[in-house]
Amino acid sequence: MDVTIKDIAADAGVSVSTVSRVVNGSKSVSPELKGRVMASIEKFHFRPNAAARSLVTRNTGLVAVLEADVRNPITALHLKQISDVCMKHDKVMIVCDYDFDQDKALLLMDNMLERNIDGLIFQGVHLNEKILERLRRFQCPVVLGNQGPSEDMRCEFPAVTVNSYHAAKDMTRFLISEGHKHIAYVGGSSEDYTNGTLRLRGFLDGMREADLQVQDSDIYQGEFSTESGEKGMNQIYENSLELPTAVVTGSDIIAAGVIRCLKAHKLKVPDDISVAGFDDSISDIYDPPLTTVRMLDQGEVFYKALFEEKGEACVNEWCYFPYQIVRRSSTRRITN
Amino acid sequence: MDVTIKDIAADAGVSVSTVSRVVNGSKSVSPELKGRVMASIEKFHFRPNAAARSLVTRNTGLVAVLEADVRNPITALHLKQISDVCMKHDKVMIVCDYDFDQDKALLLMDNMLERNIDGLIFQGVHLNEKILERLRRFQCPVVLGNQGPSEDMRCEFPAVTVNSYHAAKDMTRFLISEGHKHIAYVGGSSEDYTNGTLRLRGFLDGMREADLQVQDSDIYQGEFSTESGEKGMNQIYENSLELPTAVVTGSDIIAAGVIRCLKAHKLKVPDDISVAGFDDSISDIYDPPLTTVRMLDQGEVFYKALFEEKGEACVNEWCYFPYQIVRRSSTRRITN
DNA sequence: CTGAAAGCGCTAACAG
DNA sequence: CTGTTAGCGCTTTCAG
Repeated sequence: MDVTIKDIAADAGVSVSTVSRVVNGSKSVSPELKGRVMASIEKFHFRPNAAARSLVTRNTGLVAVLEADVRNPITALHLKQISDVCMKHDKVMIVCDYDFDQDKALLLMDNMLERNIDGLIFQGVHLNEKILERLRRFQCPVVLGNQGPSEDMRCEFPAVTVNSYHAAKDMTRFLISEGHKHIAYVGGSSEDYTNGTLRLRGFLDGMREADLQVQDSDIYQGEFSTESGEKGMNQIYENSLELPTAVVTGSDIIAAGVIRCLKAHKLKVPDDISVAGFDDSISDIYDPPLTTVRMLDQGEVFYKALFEEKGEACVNEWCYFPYQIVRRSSTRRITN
Repeated sequence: MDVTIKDIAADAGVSVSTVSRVVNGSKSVSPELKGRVMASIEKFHFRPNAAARSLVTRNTGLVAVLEADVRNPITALHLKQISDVCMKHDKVMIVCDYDFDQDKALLLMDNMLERNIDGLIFQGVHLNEKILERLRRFQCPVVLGNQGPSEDMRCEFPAVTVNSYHAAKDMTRFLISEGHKHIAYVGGSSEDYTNGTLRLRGFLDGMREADLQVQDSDIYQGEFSTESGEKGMNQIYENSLELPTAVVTGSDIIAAGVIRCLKAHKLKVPDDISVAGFDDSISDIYDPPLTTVRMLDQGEVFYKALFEEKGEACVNEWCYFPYQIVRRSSTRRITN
């Protein structure tokens, strides 16, 4: 049997409330008693039972992160930072992978509902009413990660993401500033509003503001995978009389596929074609290292979105990670 | 206020014990009462409070995974699988990153001690007495991941890893069978017994059994990073009159560095030199795709090591992941 | 098959 | 500053 607060009280010759007080530092306790209690705690390696405590205090120090797929490379970046910021605030993180399966996600939410978590981060790609309905049952703050509501839906949970639209636009602008005029786009699914639709939109607007044409055949929307990137680039390759000089992609993983395709066609990156990634997940170890979009302070942004007092009642609110364009060697400046 | 078992009991006109029984399916309840209770539960979206429950049942359905660095690419693979197997057994996973910081690890263990977790997976690279002492305080099963005790230490916790020695040896054998005779090794730190020392040892024994020479200058032990791989290969390049035809590395990440170095010297992979990875983390998206060691069933092996009845009292026990050599295009067969 | 009641270990009034 | 005590929400004997 574990040692309880009673054992400590008995050993130190005080009441349980005194032990509780020194454990929590709640109210002042005379140095004398405090010393005795501390000694007993040390002696028995006493650790207060979290369940009992949370039963009365009604918080658990638990932040749940529900992931569509933990293997997603940007997941690791987020988890690291969320773990860090949680630790700073004396919380820990529950991580669950629902494998893109809505039913599993629902089950996991029920589990979390029982656990009385302090906050929930729901990472996904596709929002729907059933999910939203379940999210509404939580008493604790809930935020969406890696996704957000499209304009036509109403959502009371803040979405925490990079500003896909602006980031894609900035990347496009960057390539244009490097002398590129003919740029293609290989991105993820249009069903993924945040990472698919918005990035394409950013790309298009970036081109438009520079008065540059974009052929339909220079746009591919597939999935967020290397295979899809390869396939997309292949399609563009086959359907274009003149190859683009640069490609904006929806993720580093896609960029890897694009580059693989290019190499298969004996095209060099960046000499023949520049390729930009997105996420800075594998960008630095890849060959060539990828010019990409790096997100910053993800942990902080998540934490603030969860626990910081919001002034106004907010609907369809977005909290954005700061980001920066990182220039590496998969893109180059061209002159003509 | 949340709805409790009492509310349900009142609404259904039964006692709390009856509600508890139907919730847990523990003892048989008459269909009539059961129906009423179910209805009330549905009506109020009642979820039993996990803290209250675990206070009496003394288990929490929590498995804690303490990671040295969540960004480690193989971590994602493990987490995915551990999450899956946990879900199958109605448990969830707490994930904490201690950032290679022993003090943080100690703090996190204390936190877990309070939480009465059902099992602990301590992933790390370097075991010492202080850590072991803390691990011994857990009442729940504890396993080590990604590391194991060296021969000279005594450790009562099972180590769950790939068999680094055999895997490295098998990879070496594979390269030898592909016609390679001059093979170099670029691995991680020798302070990392499991992933450093043992892999080197496997490599050396693989070479020895084929009566192949290994020069000291063909061995580099650095860290598990791309930079280190690059540096290591560079050193080998500079110190060898004759270049090896193949390189065994300690991880995919290291292999990426080795390849980067090789390319910088205008050497082609695998045409000029074959390079083998380890882990199958980025192997498939890399360019070229890496021949590597893939681990299997990690989730199952972890779970079994934690919760399966062990026959004998075990000291310095190892539980190994199945693995296989995956042949991709970073290595080639040579003839001469 | 069902209900009453005694805790699980801890916190938080409330007295003293 | 310190101790007593009443729960937090649930499970689990123990009677009935």
